[in-house]
Amino acid sequence: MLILSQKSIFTFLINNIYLYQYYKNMINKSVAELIESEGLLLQEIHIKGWVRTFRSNRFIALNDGSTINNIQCVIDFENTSEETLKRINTGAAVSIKGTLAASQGRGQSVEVQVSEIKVLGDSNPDEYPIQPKKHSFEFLRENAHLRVRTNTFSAVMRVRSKLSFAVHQYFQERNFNYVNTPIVTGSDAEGAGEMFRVTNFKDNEAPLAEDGTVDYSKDFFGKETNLTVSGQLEAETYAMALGKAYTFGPTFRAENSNTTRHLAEFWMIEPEVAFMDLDGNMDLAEDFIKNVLNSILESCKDDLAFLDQRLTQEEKSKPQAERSDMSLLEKLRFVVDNNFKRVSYTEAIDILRNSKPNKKKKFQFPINEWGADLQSEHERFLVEKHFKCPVILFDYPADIKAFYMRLNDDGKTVRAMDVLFPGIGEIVGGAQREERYDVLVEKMKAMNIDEKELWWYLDLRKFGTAVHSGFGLGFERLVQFTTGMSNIRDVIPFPRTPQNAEF
RNA sequence: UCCUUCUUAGCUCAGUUGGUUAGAGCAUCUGACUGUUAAUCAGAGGGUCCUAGGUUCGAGUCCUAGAGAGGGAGCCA
Repeated sequence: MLILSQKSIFTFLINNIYLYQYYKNMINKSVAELIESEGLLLQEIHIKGWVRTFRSNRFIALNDGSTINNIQCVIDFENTSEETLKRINTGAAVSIKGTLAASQGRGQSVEVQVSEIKVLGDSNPDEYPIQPKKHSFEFLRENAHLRVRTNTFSAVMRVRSKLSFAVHQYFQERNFNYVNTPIVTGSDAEGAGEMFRVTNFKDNEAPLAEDGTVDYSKDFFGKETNLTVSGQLEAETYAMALGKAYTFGPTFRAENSNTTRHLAEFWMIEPEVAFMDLDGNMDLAEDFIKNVLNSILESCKDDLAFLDQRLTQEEKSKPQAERSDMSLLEKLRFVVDNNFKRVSYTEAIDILRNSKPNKKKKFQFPINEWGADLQSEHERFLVEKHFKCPVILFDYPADIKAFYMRLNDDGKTVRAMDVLFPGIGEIVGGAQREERYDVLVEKMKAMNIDEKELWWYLDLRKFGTAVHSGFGLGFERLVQFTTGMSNIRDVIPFPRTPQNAEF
């Protein structure tokens, strides 16, 4: 009995030493690493991923999310059970052991000769919505939890991730401080848009004040609170101590806007720099955009190549007149390699007033007088027809811009700037901030902004005020431009728009 | 919020002046084939034509209302 068990323990140990050696030598790598590594040819490997397609009962296109590319896994179907073969369906999670080999087929250089396949998670083909075929983006939006399994969305989301990193890297390398400004905010004075109310009152149980309005002094925070529409004002307080600061966080707008460029919840990047004027601000915005795009051109080559092809295909279905004359990659390189055109509002109005569409009354809103806000048709004309490159407009009329923008000596324009991009319009909005206490107070009075609400903002002008500037950049619009996606709902994992908060 | 277009099979879409039993490709299932590249070939199943009214002998098609979605505009990032 004792001898037997000793013997079995011995064989057990021996077997497991072999197994251990086997697995120790087996190479565990991602699909991205395998495709790149010719040196691993003929080595034993172990990979896990999801089946994209299964052809001829023999070829699995396997994807693990590490790259847009699939790795082909070749099955010896004559020696694989019927039951296993039937479970290799699109979307199934599988674990594969085998040998990396040079491919006999044309579509790929390496492939895996499968020695063992296990289906880890089945995917019923009758019910799985993602098929190996073209789906409309509308359909995929309704399946936002699964759409990232498609080539287009996985590419977009990998680019989004890399862009996010590039944003931090840009600022961190230049010694900006990352500031986390509040998401629940007590000031509604900024006027950047409609806000979402934050309250802890239960339905129909909000206490009323004597005048019949809701008494928010009894609410959780003791005052009316909302979700932030911008971290700028708070970021300014940090710039005025740390010198260079930036925010990168979620912002919320309760506007009922249904467009391809607006979300109710989106991510905004807002740098704010002390002792920097508007020229410095324009330099920063341009350098920042070029820099992050450049790093994406380096780090996301495969994904961009795919997105470039995708866009070219999509453009083919459009009428000739609406097609872009540059591919996605050409557009990105163009932005990186060329200077943005800087034009004052006044110059822009002159160009527009004398433009062909204005004279032929093609504009829906004709340009007549100085002082009118530019409509998107005008911005598009300047960027896409006249200059044919990114444009920075600056020195806008004071009346159409926010209270905190610095008044110029002419008394009628402010040191504001917008960066306009082809296709998506305004990607950056910024300004040199009004640093003079008296001028700021007067502006707030004129624009009906409660000084008491923003006492802390005014304090910055009372104690050690200085010239400072900053801008806001909609992260999703940057992702849109970088990936060539036309709808902003397709560049954020779970879009929040009017009438839609699924997932 | 306004303008506009759309809603037909699981998906993408055809469907004639209003006229028999509403079609195709892909997907699924069955079979054949097996070095394929969104494999191929043969066959089968699959429909509340968005909803509710109305006109008509007869409505997927015309009218009214509603719902949902796309695109454009406004607001903006």
